[in-house]
Amino acid sequence: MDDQAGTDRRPPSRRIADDLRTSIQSDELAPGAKLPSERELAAQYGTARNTAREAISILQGEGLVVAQHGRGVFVRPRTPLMRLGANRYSRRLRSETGLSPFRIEVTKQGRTPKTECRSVTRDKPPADVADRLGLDPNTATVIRRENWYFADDEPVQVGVTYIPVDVAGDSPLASERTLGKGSIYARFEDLGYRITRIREEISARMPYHEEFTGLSMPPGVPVIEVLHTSFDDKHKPFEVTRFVMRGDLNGLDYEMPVED
Amino acid sequence: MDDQAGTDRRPPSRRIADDLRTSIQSDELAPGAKLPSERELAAQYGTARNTAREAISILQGEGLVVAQHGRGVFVRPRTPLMRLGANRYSRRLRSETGLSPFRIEVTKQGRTPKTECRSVTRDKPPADVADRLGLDPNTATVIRRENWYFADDEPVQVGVTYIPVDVAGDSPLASERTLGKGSIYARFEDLGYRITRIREEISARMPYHEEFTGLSMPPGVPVIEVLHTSFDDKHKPFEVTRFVMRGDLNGLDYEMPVED
DNA sequence: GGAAGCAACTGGCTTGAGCCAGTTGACTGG
DNA sequence: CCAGTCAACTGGCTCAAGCCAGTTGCTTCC
Repeated sequence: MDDQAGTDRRPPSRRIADDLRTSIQSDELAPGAKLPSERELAAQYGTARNTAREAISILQGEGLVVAQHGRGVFVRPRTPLMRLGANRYSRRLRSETGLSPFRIEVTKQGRTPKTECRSVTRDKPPADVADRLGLDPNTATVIRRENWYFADDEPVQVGVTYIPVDVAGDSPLASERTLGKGSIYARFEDLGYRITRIREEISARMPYHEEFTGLSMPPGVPVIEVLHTSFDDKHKPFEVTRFVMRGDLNGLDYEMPVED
Repeated sequence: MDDQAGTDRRPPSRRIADDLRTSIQSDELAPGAKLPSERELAAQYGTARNTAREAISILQGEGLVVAQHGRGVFVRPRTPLMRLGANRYSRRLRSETGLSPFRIEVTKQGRTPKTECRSVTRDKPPADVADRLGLDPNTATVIRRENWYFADDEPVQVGVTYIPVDVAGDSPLASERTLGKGSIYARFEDLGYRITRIREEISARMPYHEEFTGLSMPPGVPVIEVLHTSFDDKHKPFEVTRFVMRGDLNGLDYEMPVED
């Protein structure tokens, strides 16, 4: 029925990958479905097992399938994305629900949210962070707070917050791991910094090796990196956070006015 | 000097990959530098060529290196990102410069911008688009405009715009490939739709196979997908555009007020 | 001087073999 | 009934060999 191999200029591994991709995209192989085993594919196409394996690794790189040692290769199920927006910083939302938008989003999906502050240290700021805070990257010191976000004990994002020492002073922000009711932005308000504008710089890339293991990421899944800056009512930047989120679980959702 | 292979529980391919990754991250192998050839690596580590090859393919999947047939494997040079923000839609910017933010960004990088409208058709809207426009996905018809954006003749992003037929009417938007001065948003204003708010839903993923070839993407590079909705002064959505951008060349940059 | 040819390099892809390590379910013995 | 065992499956990883196809620079010949 199909082209004979002689007519086909694609290498066999590509051909197998293309066939499987087509099956996946036509829902013939639905999300969660099990692919034929490497040995089956090899026999089916009359190739060596390594060639079938290569085909699967192509699809893995495209994020279409995940392999499970001893079990098989499966079409990657598409989980709904968590949609985080600027309302993350809304005071009203914070006080009304008492919950952070992250917790709301996770519970909405029927999963259990958890956040954990891993460390609070004093450090030199990275160059890009120093720039956003208007600090000298060589001499300045900042408070560095590392936060991890989980859904059902699975890590889904990390946020590292940098606060100039003269902003944090000796408030809880400078040393306490737990910040109490209303979380971090309530503590900033205690200090007189009320968030009125934000800037978010977004990029996408493959995870660094540490992120790959730390966020236990499936292969073929990128991360979204958000460099967030908070401004107070005098347009002074008082905090920068770098979020790194699993791209298969998170998305962003902004609604905003268009300046004339 | 290093651990002997006996002490090391990592498979050889991982070990090679880890070593190379370390060299890259320490700038010992700077961006653009050439890695040792597969055959060299194999000899150096006393493994088969396939094993060295596997190591390189790991780094390729992480987006750290790119292979060039016949030339070698190179550390991927990190090009500066184009930063697109909400000012894309600013009227003032549009009229002052007469240039789209895309053109400004590209020329700022010393490259030559080009945009091209590939097609203007009438179609059924995709489900998510229909939802954003408040249309019935089964019965509605929309104008579909497909735009490609280039820098130095290299494609860097695609935008597919969907316009309800009753918005476009028989204006140029419904049929003309070239829209004249001030581009698409000027034409919407001609029809009485003035953009006052936007919503942007952002996600990151590996490119589909067509995107991979169409955008001539390097391996190990994700795309950023932006589903953009424009609202007029009556809060009616009058246009949705799905942007797909190369993640290694593009980023987003939003600054916005925080709603109370 | 210039073009053609060629050798020596590069990665791309495949073969078929082998061993290791998780997973699963059926079969066994208490 | 339960627990343990074990065989048969899965993918993970490697080897050694081979051929193909781009790239580069040198050499040769006109």
